[in-house]
Amino acid sequence: MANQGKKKFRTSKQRNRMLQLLRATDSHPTADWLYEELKKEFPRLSLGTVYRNLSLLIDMGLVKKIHFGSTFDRFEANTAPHYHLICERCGKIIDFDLPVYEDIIEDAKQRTTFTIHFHRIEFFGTCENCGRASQVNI
Amino acid sequence: MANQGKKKFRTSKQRNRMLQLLRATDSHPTADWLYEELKKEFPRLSLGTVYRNLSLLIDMGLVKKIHFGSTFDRFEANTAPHYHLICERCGKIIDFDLPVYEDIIEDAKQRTTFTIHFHRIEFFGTCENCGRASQVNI
DNA sequence: GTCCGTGCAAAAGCTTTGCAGCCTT
DNA sequence: AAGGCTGCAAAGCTTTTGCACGGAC
Repeated sequence: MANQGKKKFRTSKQRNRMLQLLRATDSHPTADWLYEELKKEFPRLSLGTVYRNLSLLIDMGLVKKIHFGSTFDRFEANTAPHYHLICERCGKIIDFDLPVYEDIIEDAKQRTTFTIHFHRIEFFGTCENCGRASQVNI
Repeated sequence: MANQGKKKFRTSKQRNRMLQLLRATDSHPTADWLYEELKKEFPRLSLGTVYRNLSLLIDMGLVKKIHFGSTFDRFEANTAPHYHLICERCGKIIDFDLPVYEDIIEDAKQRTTFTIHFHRIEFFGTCENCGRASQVNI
């Protein structure tokens, strides 16, 4: 999605400030938060511009979207702790029966003031099918 | 969100089949997939019912939603690999500067046919603030 | 009989997109 | 001058909710 590096970028005040803002905060902002902040400086700013610029910044590799992977919720009846393998191409999600790394949790608990209840690990990559397909380079 | 265990549940054919379906598949279905599947059996089924039942099943602890945490996307300019601490109460996300567990990745790579590009670990719990607040039991 | 679950439809919430004009190169 | 970027508004998509009726207990 978005443009795969084929387009030329121009600079814009809005996008520059947006990147500055993102770099100055560690609160993992939402698009709306950025919108409200930037509107102080650009009163006519529109949300569309925020989203478009976020998309561009991600294309440029300067920003990451955190909860990507799927635009809609997914559900599972496997309530036992387990990890996930997610294919970046076809979106397939596979249960990954790895041993639960207890020592990681212990390690983590000692390094934060958070009360940790559980953790989640997701591995992103390409599945066998999509891996073969990539040889052809669609 | 939803009812916190205060309500009594009745059974329903729709919900029973939904749980069966979820247990019989490992494809981590979306609400819409469930809707399409169940409509074969319940032609008048509505999407609203699917969502409501998913919510109930989650309350009952029989089903998990995978991509929860935030209903909207979040962005960050910290492109270096790092993990996240997420507060289940206030939704706050904090960068967690843990060492990257290289051995986990190696271990994982050997146990799958996936080509793994990167991984993500999220720790869920309650932050210091919310932890204190919980004493009061809102 | 009570009141939970359902279908239907409308609404809500976040994100994307079409268009005409402005700004960067 | 060319074409990316912007504001505005409308549309899109997933999820939630109000309402009246039917079903479980």
